[in-house]
Amino acid sequence: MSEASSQTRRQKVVEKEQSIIAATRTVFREHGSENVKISEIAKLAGLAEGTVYIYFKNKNALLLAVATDFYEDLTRDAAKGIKELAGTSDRLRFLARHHFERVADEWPMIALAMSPYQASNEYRNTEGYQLNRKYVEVFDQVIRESVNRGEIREELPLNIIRDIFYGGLEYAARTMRLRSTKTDLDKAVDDFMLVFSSGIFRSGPPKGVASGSGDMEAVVARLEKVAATLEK
Amino acid sequence: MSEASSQTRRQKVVEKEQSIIAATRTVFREHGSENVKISEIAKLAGLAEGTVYIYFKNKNALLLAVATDFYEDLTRDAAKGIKELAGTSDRLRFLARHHFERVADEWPMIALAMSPYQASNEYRNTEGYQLNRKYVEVFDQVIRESVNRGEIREELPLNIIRDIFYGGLEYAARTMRLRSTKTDLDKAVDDFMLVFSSGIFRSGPPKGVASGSGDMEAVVARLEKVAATLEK
Amino acid sequence: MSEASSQTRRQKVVEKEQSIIAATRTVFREHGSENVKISEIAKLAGLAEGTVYIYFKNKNALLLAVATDFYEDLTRDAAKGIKELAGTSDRLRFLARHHFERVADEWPMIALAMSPYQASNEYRNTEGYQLNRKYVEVFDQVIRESVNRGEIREELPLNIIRDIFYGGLEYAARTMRLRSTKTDLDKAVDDFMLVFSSGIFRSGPPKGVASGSGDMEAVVARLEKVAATLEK
Amino acid sequence: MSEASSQTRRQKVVEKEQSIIAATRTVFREHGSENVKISEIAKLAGLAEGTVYIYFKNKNALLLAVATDFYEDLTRDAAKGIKELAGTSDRLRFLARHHFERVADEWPMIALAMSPYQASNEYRNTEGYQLNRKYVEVFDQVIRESVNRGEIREELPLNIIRDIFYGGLEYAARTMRLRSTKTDLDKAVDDFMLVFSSGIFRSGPPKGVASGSGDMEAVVARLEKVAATLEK
DNA sequence: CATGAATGAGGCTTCATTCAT
DNA sequence: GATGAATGAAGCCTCATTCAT
Repeated sequence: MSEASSQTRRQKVVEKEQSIIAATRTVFREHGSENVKISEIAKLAGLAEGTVYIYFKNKNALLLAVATDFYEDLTRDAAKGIKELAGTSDRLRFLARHHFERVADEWPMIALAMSPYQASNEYRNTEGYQLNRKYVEVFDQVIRESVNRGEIREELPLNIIRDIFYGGLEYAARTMRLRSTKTDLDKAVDDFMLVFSSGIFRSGPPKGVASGSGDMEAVVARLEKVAATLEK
Repeated sequence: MSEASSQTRRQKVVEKEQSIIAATRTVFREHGSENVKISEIAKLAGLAEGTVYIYFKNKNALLLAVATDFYEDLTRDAAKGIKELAGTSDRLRFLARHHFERVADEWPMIALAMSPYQASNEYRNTEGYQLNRKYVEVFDQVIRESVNRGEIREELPLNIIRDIFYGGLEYAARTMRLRSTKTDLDKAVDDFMLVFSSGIFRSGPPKGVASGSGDMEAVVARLEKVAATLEK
Repeated sequence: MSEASSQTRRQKVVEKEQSIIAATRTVFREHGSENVKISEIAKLAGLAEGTVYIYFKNKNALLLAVATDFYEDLTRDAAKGIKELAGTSDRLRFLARHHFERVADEWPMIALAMSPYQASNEYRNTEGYQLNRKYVEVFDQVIRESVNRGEIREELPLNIIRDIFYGGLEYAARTMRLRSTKTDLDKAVDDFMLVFSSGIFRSGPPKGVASGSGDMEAVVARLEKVAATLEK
Repeated sequence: MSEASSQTRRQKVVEKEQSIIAATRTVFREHGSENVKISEIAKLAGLAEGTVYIYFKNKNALLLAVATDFYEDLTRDAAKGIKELAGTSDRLRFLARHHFERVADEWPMIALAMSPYQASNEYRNTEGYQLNRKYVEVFDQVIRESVNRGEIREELPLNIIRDIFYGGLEYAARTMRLRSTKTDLDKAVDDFMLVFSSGIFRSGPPKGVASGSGDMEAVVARLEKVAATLEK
């Protein structure tokens, strides 16, 4: 077998794997995670059931491949986007939009594909966990850098920041999915970032010391008030 | 048949339903959402399999009942807790802790129990959706009130606030579950509230140049807009 | 549940297990070991396929139960027969006839039922091996006793004696099975015992000193031959 | 096409057939008779799966070819060995050793390869049966000759003698296979021949009551001596 | 001839649901 | 009402066999 033909063969295998993975994603999207049967996937990929097993050892392996594939894309694009941006705000906004978009369609699939791994007590050793780790690492780096620059309050645990970011995004994506009226994606991301960045309160949580004067925050608050008055 | 005996009968039925629901929850917790079999539930409830079908039309109906039951509890307790507290901060903190606690154990169950309903395009008409609406309504009220009091920035859509709150909490709960070391629940809630209340940035998101504070640019932009408006 | 009804239930279970085991044996006999499918067994037992799995965990468990059942019968009857007989000759003849009869029909089944166990390198730890051990132990005891009484040459390893006994019987049974003409069972056992007891040679293997002994009949036969020769 | 090239072609075909047969044997030995897949055989033979079907009509045909090949070897070697030996004892010992050796490794394969044929009611017409006939014919000849020479008691049916010989050997081989401690092959054959030749009893089967007057054995010994003398 | 990807029949097994007792 | 044995549809997976290249 010539090297060229081997190349071609390898390519064909990869292509077919990809087509099965693609079919699996489609089944998830269109049939709901309950009805992800090999028979359905095969039908959509235009193959016999047995053929799926040539390319994937069993159903779990296929689902894991789907998740891996998805995550790798996600992680690559996230990392690339970050590199091209400098400021923390822009970076986070990019990550939010990126995640929002991708996740809107495919998260349920990922959730199911990885559910057997989450069940395990040893989840942290599973491939599913590792994939997720690598993905969020991009976010974590952005945050760490920003903390080092003194932009982010260092008393906030990274875990919490991350959970709010991704948990919030997932829910927001779900909410958007449920609304028949197509909300503007950019608007949604703007709003999300607004809350994520500055919290919900006008200026620090109420019901506490009314935070100092002389500090920047107070100035901003005052200006904002003026602005608000003027706007009326 | 006397009314009293009918009462008693009704009570007995409710009791049995409750015992089946309780058994179902236990199975979820102990066997993981993959392995929730009627046989297992019946065994735990001390009943024959067939008996389950006397009280619930089918498995889906049972799961929905479990979810309903869970949500009603959740909603009642949330509403009650709110009533006993006055300040927004305290109320949100209470809701956060309450959700965190409950969700940590039982969310996987709820997710599965409602998954057939989420699949539907008509999700918003489903009972699952309605249950969720009622629950988050408690949160929504707290926020609306606070907005009215001028504590919360009114430009923030309630949806986003809510998604970040619950999405963030769910992820935080999941993170905690995955860690073998039992993190302190109160500490976690504190941290969560810190971010949720005041955002991640020291004072407004930075913008490229680590401009000390506030979202200076945003403020400027807004002021310019106001100026423009005034010019007209 | 009353004790009596529990008794009855237990009985019913045992009965059904037995009927499935019986059906399995029949399938073996009539369809050949290639076609022992659960579907076939269920059909013969008048049950749905799923029902088989109520009584046996899986196909292997069923086959093992069949083998166990068979062996236990075999062993019990063998032991019982031995107890009622005194002389070694009679005992061995009984064991031979007993084995011959039983094995003629069912050995192929047993062989298959236990084949997964024989494959293992750890065969000696398997249940299949243990069943066989217990069975041949009856034979072994007869031989040991006889050796102690000085009837059997003690230089012969028990292993070899046993292998020749059971191996020979199995082959003889197979031979008989293959012949359409129904050979007389007693005659076959007689012949078998003759060879087993006294070996094939008239008196010790030829090509050496015509050692030791030999059996009476053979000697008489030879003497007659000699007489005949002399008469010429 | 020249005759020579046709010859060559034929040779090539035979070679390839042989390589497939050899691969099949190896698979049997190494994977156990349960897991003999065409894919495995092809891999071992360095061929594609489809190629196997060029040389053999189907799996059964291949297995039969394997059995045939094996039997032909076995028979040829047996016949050759016999020709080079004169005495019955030596000949039988040779056959025993020969069979023992070969069978130890490969019998499971043969058993499986021929099992579809044994199932048949028409087994005696099958190729499997014929192969076996030819093989044991070598043994049968040795016995018949010996009977004619008066060494073997003519009242013993050849069938029984043969069944005990081969059945005993097969079991003995199996026993040896199961023991982790590698028993000495020659010792095993010696022991086997001892029992096979002279039976298990010291001198004729005992008969419950030690019948005779004086000592039966002594009488026999005396008569035998007379017989021996007369024979000379 | 050789290939090996594709096929699909058919086996095993699970489990929600039913129904005679 | 309660039972739980029985059902059978349906899913996963294997592997002998075929066929276009």
